[in-house]
Amino acid sequence: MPDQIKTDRRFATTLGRGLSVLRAFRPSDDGLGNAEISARTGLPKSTVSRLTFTLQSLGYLNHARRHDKYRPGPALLALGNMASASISFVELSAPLMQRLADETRTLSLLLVRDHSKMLIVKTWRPRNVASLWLEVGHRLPFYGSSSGHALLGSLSAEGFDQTVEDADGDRGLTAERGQKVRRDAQNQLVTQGFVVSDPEDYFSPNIHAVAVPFHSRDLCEPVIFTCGAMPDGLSLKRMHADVGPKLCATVQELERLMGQGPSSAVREL
Amino acid sequence: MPDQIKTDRRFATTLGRGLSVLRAFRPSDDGLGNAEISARTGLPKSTVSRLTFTLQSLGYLNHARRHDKYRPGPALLALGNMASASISFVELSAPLMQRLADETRTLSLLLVRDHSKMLIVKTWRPRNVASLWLEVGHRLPFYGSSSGHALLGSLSAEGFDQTVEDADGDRGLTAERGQKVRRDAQNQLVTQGFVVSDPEDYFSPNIHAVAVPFHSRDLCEPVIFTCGAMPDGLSLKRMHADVGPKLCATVQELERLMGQGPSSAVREL
DNA sequence: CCTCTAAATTCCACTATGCGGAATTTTGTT
DNA sequence: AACAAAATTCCGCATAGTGGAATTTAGAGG
Repeated sequence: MPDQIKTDRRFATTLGRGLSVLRAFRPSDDGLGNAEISARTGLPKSTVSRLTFTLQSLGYLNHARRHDKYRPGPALLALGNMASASISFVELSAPLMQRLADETRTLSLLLVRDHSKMLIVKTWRPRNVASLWLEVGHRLPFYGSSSGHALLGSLSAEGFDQTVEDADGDRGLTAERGQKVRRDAQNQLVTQGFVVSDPEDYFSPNIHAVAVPFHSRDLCEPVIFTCGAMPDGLSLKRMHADVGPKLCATVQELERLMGQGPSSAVREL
Repeated sequence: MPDQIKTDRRFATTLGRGLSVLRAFRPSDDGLGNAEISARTGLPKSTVSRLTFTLQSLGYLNHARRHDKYRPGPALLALGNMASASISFVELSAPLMQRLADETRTLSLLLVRDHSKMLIVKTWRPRNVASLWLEVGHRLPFYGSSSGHALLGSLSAEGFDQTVEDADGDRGLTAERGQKVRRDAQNQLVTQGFVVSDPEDYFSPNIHAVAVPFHSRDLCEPVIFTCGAMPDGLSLKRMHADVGPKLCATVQELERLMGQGPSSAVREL
């Protein structure tokens, strides 16, 4: 994503553009037309037309019916499940996180960094409890979400610098603010093992959340596990006393299952 | 995949090649080097090098450590879960299929067509029963697997013709054989709602399986749900009398949940 | 520490590929 | 039927991507 890379002789523009077309889709979309894709990606219509043709002919996109809008196709399903199966902690975490969601009655999430946003990759809803607010595909801002702060706090110094550079100009995440948030998150991780952001900073006052980073051996970057709910169901106090520790314990259990040292949550302090 | 498409002016070669690099990965791989990718895809080394550079810089691939082999990256995880969330039957089917696996003590599968193979996209293992033979990412031959036969049987005439064309020269799937298999599968679908292939035809004598196609509104092509096990745990008789009907009922339940007419399993006969 | 080998990367001249604004066609809406 | 909106196609140009060969890099084994 650094501009330098995009002009690198080695960077295959067409491939990057094609993938950005795929990334334009959200689960809440009921199909996407070329025009909408063009708007979202900023690519010219004719280019999008050729890319969708390609993706469609390879099965990554679908017209459900002739001349309908495009939808994610079977090949994408295959690719994605391949990835989930390869990155083994994803499958292993599922039962643990479902149990956690049930026990704490919170929405439990797995997020990864996507550019300068935190992208929800998987959710586990507590059974028999309504909690329909965040979905796979949503992107939370870096600054102002517990997940984002947890990521900043668990990044190495280099990783952090690069991230701030990437996010340049994005929603008030300046270098100074970033540093402050990072220090705070690091501090919380060391002392208590989880991150609860100051409600003052929250991007949305209706969401309270606790976050814990996880370093997979398979991935070069940490991912974030989070528990969240509306403030009335999840007070600050309960986050600190109950949900935070439980989330933390769950991630440690996952680390144990994966056979990695438990201290990997905090690195290069 | 038809050659005609690859030379079409609209087809973006680089995008297609980049995606084929991603498709080269299997869950059983412990990372892939450029050389191996080059071998699997048939692309020149230098080309692969540039494509992996691109995919890596976009987060679709990972070096876990510097100069390690490539692995699927976080962006791929994001893309895949986006797809699963968009194609709603996938999420809906999970609990039903898990229950089915437990009840029948078979390995339950979801497969989609990938070129001229059936690709395992998801698996549900019966709890507390060892049955470790088929994994996500494995590809079953079209001809000689219940899944493949079920797909052939549920394809429209045009879809079938195109499929046979695609698979041209592949493992003994000739036009005539295909027609025979298709007719048989169609017949089974109409009369009993599921497909059990003649063990004579099986690509592997160690696997017995029942398959049922499912037409999702989101997809232009049917997907296949399957229950399989070793012959000693899953006799022909039990497939017909017990597992087949249960699988069939499960898919019907899924159709009900999705709010689609139940008769979509058999089309354009 | 220094080969040696296999793999990865870079080089470079060529050309097919992808580009994108504009024109055309298709779709479905009133 | 007439219109508007979206999708596709056209086409000459610039260049992005190509791939064989040369170079660099990284482990393995002495």
